Amino acid sequence: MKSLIKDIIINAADFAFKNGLLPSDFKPDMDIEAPRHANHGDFSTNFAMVSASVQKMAPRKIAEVIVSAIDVKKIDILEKIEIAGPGFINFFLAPTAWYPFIKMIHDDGENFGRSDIGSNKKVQVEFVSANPTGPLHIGHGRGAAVGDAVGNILAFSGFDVQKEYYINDSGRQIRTLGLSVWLRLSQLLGNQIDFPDDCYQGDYIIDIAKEINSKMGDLIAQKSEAEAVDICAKYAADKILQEIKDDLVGFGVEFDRWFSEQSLYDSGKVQDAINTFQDKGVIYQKDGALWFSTESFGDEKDRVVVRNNGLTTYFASDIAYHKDKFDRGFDRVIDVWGADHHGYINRINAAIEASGRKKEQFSVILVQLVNLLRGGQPVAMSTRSGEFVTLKEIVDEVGKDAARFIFLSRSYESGLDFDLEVAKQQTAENPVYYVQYVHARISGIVAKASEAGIISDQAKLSLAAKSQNSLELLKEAEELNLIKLLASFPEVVQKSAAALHPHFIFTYLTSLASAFHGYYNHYKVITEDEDLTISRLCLVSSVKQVIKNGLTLLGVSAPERM
RNA sequence: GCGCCUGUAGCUCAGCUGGAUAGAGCAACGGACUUCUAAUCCGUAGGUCGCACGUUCGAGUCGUGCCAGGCGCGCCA
Repeated sequence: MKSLIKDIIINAADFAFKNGLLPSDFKPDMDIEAPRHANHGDFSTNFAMVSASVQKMAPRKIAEVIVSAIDVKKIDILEKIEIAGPGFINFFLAPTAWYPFIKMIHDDGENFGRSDIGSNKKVQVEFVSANPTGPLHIGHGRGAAVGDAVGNILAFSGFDVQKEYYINDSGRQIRTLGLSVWLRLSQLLGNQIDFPDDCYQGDYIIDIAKEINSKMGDLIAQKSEAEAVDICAKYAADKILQEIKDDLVGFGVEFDRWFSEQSLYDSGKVQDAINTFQDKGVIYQKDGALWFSTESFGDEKDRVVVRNNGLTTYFASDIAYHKDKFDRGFDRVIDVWGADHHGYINRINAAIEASGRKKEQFSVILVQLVNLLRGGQPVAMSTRSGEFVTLKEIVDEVGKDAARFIFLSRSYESGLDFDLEVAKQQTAENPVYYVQYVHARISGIVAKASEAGIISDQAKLSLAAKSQNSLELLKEAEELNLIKLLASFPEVVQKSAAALHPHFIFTYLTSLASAFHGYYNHYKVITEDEDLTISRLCLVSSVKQVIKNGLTLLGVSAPERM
């Protein structure tokens, strides 16, 4: 639609130039947008203002010339054109311009909104990637919802998307996990122990120790401490990782690949990356350690990759991991991190540039922290003491759909208050029901129409939409407004993909839901007039489809009944 | 001290690459169910967009400097 408007403007400008009404045939980089206020038309352009300096004419004068060069009567999608404000040219479209979208939605179905702006480029979205040392909490939940939705939106926009989880199954935290479990096991067997502060404090460690004791207590007893700790570490990490996987499935998140940090060491890729960077001269030796000169790539200071005790830092495997991502053929790599990790962006950027990739190929989505509340009061959360509400508990209490929708309701650049009581409420305060209710309501209407024999099934409805015979009966302002909103969905998806902002979809869905609920309360879909009934059924079933498409991108279900 | 994020209605937040009269929900007040689901709708009220300069036809949006809050600045992960 916008490109049609643009063609009209360009043609008018050409015409005006050829007839000597404009001194220059220069075409500025104009905007064509849907104005905020309906009385500013369906589309508006700033052509006249941005041309003013080149044309050396007043903006309103230019606008007059352009408008005079457009024959509204000859263009059937146009109703009228107005000049307003400092020189905006406002286009008012005829209702007939909008009806084809109903047909398009019925034709495209679940693919309405899909685009190919991604040109099938390979994109990897890595998210959650929590250490397998404890259960997922609410912060991981927000990251999971964001990463999953971003992946869905990019895939819907024509990118070839892979969702990946990076398992930190190597290094100190895993040894600490093993030690924590082993100490608890030892405690179970009646030994006096000193449980260190830097060990994992949660009760789940004791549960795992109990499980190991009953399953293989005898075996462990025969091992040396070092071996026993190793066994505990392996057992606990496997067990916790499995629970993480289960919890994510329960949250509706499925990964295409689970990537092990340890595998980078086993395959020699960490050492390869270090060697490569040494050859390039970006890794050097100092004070018995190996340093990566990240400062020359814009970081605050250089960073250690191999400590003077010979052990690599986590940064060494991160370098290898990100190098490997691109070696696997991804054009673009997106990491979803908690905001508390923002200090690492520069050094990963350095690693990416040193690997010969462009900075633009890598983006980090920083997800701000979540405050968990219950009835307005903060819920005490401390990983250190092991006292925290897990993601599973939240999903069990409020449901997957409510949790995901709330996580995606705000920009991830803002902190989020997540109130368990609000998330459980089935009121307008809880936006998920507000939107899902649209889908359920329309399902009810279509079912009733079907029972009444007005329209027997979805297929016939699609047929009616395609014929467009009676769609012109949809002439109420609310109906045209709904169609315009539906027509804008593809653009919303594309903007969401370009900005990597899933909450655009949320905002869109709530405004579409609001428009529908208002319409529903004013007009009956099923009336005595069969033609009108059929055209309204076409309209509301389009709304239903778009609501479902949007919810699907966010990983939220669209129920037939509530 | 340095870096990142945030600051918009009483509260929680939208505001897309700079556009016209800054929006929504909640809370408050007044209305609408013998009706396709009231998990809904309609109406009223609510603002120096943290502050100050600057960029330009035009700034909530961009730049600089302050102020306030959150987070981060390890040969930890």
